[in-house]
Amino acid sequence: MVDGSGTRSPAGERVWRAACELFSREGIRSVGVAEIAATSGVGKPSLYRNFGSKDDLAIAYLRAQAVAGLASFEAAERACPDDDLAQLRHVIARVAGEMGTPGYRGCVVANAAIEFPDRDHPVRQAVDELKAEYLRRLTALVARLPVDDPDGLAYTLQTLMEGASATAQFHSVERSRATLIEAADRVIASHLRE
Amino acid sequence: MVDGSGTRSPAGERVWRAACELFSREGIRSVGVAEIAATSGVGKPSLYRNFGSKDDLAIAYLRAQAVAGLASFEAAERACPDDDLAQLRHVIARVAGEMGTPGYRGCVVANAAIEFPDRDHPVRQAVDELKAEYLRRLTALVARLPVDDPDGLAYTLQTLMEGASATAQFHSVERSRATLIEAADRVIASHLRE
DNA sequence: CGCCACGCGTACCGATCGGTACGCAGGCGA
DNA sequence: TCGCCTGCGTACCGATCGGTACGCGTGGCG
Repeated sequence: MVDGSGTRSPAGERVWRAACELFSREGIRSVGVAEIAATSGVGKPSLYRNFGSKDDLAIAYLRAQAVAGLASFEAAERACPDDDLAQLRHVIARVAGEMGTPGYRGCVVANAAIEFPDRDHPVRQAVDELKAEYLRRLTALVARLPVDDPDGLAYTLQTLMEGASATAQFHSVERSRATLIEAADRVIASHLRE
Repeated sequence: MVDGSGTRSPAGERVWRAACELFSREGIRSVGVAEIAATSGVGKPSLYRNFGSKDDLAIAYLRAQAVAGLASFEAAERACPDDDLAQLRHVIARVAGEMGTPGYRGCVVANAAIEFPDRDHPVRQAVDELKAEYLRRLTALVARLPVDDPDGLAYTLQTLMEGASATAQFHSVERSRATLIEAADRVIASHLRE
């Protein structure tokens, strides 16, 4: 799921694949480099040769997941080029749809913010960066709608997405998904001027 | 901030205080038992004598935080006994207000769900339990309002609270707080039948 | 005064963490 | 055929993890 963009050695590629799998399933702090190496079937030094450290590997993983998320904006524009509202719904639906994947653990980027509370930690800084970028893109899309407070609406929608991602983990995935869709509709409707 | 309810030895009390402080500030997994013991000024065995394990201590901490959160329902009923809508706003305002505390790290219970991805882990099971209880209480309050879908509204409000708690960590606390209040108002308004 | 039981801290345990020194195996040019 | 360079895994490092064996100090009671 998602490439890592850089050209890598065969061993590095196996490490990347295993790391994405494990990070998605169990989070970042819960998996050790030994586990990644064992799962990928390569030695630890191959991991450290291709990625400088576990932190760097984690950051690369988060970046890859984030660009995959941002890709939904382009997909939305491709799907309905002349309907901004439909594009927004498309982006929201993508988040809602992801919640159905087995073993869903919420947004991995947001989770990383919890796993690394220290704001000076490089992983945490990457998280803040990526989240800001997503909000920026979402705001840009919302700003094309006939609303009076695009920043407020975009922030509210991101809040709903984060909240739904969270509640899906300890409540019902189905209810979280339905709630995200419906609440987003209500909020959008209450912002749209007619 | 919150008692631990059980009677404890003096050393145990110091452990409890230090653990609450550290868990709130840095999360659960990030702090070791040695750090808790050192901060509280007691030896590790005192920690294990008063609480059976780090997991048990963490669960006790989460329970204490959760009952503190549930207390806002009673406080709301005391503050405005005959106005259910005002009570609901009171509960929401409490969550919004907590976001202003320095070093705010979101809902510690929700964070624990991220820190312990394994659903069989005792800490994680406590989290699911506590979150379910909160939703139950919230739903009971919402059900007293003239709305057609109290379960849906309660779930939406919890989603907003979780989302605001999350965004406050990597975006702006002020915006998250304002968004929670305003979005909750919009959603409540759209559910109320007149 | 002497005894005992209890609460406590020092010092340690094995396991696991992220990270690395080093040596082996294989392909290529000479 | 030889030498070299590259890419890889084995085995190890110190640090830290959660948890515990054990002995010291003290206060109550005979």
